[in-house]
Amino acid sequence: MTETARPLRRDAQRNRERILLAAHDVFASRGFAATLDDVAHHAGVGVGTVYRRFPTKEALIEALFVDRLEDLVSLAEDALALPSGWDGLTMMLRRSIGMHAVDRGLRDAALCIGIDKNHFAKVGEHLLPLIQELFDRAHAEGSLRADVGIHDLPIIMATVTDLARHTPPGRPEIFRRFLELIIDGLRAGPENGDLGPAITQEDVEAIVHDCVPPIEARRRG
Amino acid sequence: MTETARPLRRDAQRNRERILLAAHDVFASRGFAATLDDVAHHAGVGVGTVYRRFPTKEALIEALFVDRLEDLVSLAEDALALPSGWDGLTMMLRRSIGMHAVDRGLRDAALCIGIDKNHFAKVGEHLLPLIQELFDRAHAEGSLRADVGIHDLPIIMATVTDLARHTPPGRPEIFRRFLELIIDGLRAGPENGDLGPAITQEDVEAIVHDCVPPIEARRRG
DNA sequence: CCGAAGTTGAGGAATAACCTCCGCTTAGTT
DNA sequence: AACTAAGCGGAGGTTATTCCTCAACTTCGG
Repeated sequence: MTETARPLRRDAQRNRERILLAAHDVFASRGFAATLDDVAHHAGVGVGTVYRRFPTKEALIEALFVDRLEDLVSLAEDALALPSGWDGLTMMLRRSIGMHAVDRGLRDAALCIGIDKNHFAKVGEHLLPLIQELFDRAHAEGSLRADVGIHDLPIIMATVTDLARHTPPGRPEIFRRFLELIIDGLRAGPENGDLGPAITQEDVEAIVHDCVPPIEARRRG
Repeated sequence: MTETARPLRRDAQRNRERILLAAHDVFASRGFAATLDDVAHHAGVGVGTVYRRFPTKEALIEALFVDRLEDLVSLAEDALALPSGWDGLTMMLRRSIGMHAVDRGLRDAALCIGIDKNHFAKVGEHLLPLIQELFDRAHAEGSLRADVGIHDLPIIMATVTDLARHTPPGRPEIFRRFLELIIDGLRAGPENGDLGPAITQEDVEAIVHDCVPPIEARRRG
């Protein structure tokens, strides 16, 4: 049953790389909503070529993002290396949101971690414990308010990056400002209001599912 | 040049009311993105009837919302009646966002105030000074951090109501929780971070413009 | 009972995304 | 050089979605 993947012809290989390069750009600006037609155009290649190389959008997305999500793991590791839990957590927030604002595809992929079992489960296994640890350390320190938890993170990410999307390009100050406001809201303080019941995993799934374009195109029916 | 608006036939008048009722529901759930076909369907009326009565979506939106936006003016007045500026401002935030979460059309209309000179300019003239006063009072008190201003309001509103939109119906706790987090971030405090440069009117216009479906349908061209 | 006012909903036109197909080109082997 | 399998291009079929019109029909009200 093992597919003997025979090597691509050299021109095909070159085109494959062109496609991946173009896909990087197109997905960066349009996220998972990008179309393969669009990718083809940017790659200076026919649509058919793209479909031949990546039979579905899923395949292309996996080829593009599975590795790049590891960057988030490194980021979390860097954040855990900081002596202060608060600094670690806020650095993670600022940097990851910065990355996602620049690459909307990466954002969509990151939001799928922990939601989509098919594509990004592996990264999730690495990443989620690190993030949990970031929260735990900040909680233990007393710097992070006790009534927020890891499930708040995707909500914050989704919301701020959505603002970033609507923000004129070249004005990152705006969503950064908004993020700083939220970060100040995350800080433990005597006057903090009541946040009400915590976010559940189901909430996160419902919201993220609704915020991220579907990876697989709706089949005709 | 005065149009002698002759009275509608009785059945037409009844249909007009049905349409407005249906439009209320449809716009509440879909916002300005609702289609007149949709409204017609919900009203149990042919599409043609809707187009006869309201030649454009604009006309229908105006008929629906111009009055209802006055509710926001009342709300702001109530908020100004509170002794504490902080309580007034946060009440305004909580209540208006609550209203907008329930009626997405109202949200879209409210966001257009101060952006769209054609449709809602009059309400803006009433509302904006009241809101400015809310901010001024809270600033004077020292309860609201000095580095946020009235231009932050539409950003907060747009963002939180957008979350509300993605939130499963019947779980208002989620966006409320998020709003409370932001409110705690708005409170003046010694540890507050640096928000960076303030939001400008142009920023607001660009963002809101991008967050709200266009009132006028794109003409074919 | 008639004419003006009103209604209807199928359907034309624009837009947009997905993907296939088949005639043509090219790499690379003999 | 010739041949062939691999690869390429992109027009166009298909499915949606939205906007809005129009010609045939119905109803109101004098």
